[in-house]
Amino acid sequence: MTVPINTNLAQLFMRAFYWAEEGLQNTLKERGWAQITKAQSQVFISIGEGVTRPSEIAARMSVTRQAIHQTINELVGFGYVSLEPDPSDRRAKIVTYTDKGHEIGQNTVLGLSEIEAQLIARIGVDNVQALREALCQNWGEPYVPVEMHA
Amino acid sequence: MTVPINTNLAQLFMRAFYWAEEGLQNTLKERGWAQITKAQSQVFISIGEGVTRPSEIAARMSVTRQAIHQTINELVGFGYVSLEPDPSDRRAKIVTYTDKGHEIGQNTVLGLSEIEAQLIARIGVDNVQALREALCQNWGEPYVPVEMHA
DNA sequence: CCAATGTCAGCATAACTGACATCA
DNA sequence: CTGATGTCAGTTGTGCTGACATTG
Repeated sequence: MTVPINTNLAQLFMRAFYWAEEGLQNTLKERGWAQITKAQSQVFISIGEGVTRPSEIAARMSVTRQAIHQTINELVGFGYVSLEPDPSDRRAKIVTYTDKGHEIGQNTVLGLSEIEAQLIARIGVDNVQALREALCQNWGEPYVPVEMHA
Repeated sequence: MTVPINTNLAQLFMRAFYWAEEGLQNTLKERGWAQITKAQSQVFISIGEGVTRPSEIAARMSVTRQAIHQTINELVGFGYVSLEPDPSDRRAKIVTYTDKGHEIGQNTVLGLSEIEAQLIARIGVDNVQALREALCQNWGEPYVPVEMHA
């Protein structure tokens, strides 16, 4: 629970990530969706942001198309989303909420807001503001030490 | 690669975490340790910070004791660390570097410094400073929406 | 012909839970 | 007795690669 000031950045990022992710899991669990995994909730987040093409969701989450289809198919199995052909591109499909799934999608987005509000309450709006500002900078590609200049 | 300002915090944290983690992997790969996994490098980080008890490393990384022992045993198999009995507590063990492992341990710590230096070069020292400051606050437990007041 | 998308199959990583012996 | 640590065994969640058909 204590967070020493000299902790390395990678670990700090990991802690922050887990903190947010667990908060979202807690929220969904409390609202009655205890079985939703973290990968599945990430799909809801993408849909909530208007990204409805499986291959785009995969790219945004930096996973393979196969991985995202597996996750989506789990949600299809639960009856939360449906996967329908994209009329504008017969190769592609589109993920949409079912009636049953719309509520959980909204609660996912709502949960994220609550988590950020909670963080503001705990460490202050200035810190959260600074955090968001730094994280939204263009960090470029992950560090590469030498050579490998592709 | 683009980072929209309205991205949710969980995703921003995940991006930051992956950015740092991949940078460390790149560093180790470039130095000749291509086979080291992320979980394994986290163990090196812990040892580098003086945490040498498996159960403490597990707690710090928020994983189970079983998981950390599995990772440590992989490193023992490579000959990078050894797991010896703690003379002060006959239940516990202590992880120490072998001669072969000392170099990779040092390079792990060095890599983290280089990554942070790179981040400063890219987004500025002020942003990194603010980042570290916000992340080192006490965030408390992950958000829990209602009830469950254990 | 090439690129993008989805799909099927097999596999790998890395965590988990449960149960248990040992020792503080 | 209780709690902490390590260990054995089994399982799960989540991703990967390879190969392929379809379509732009």
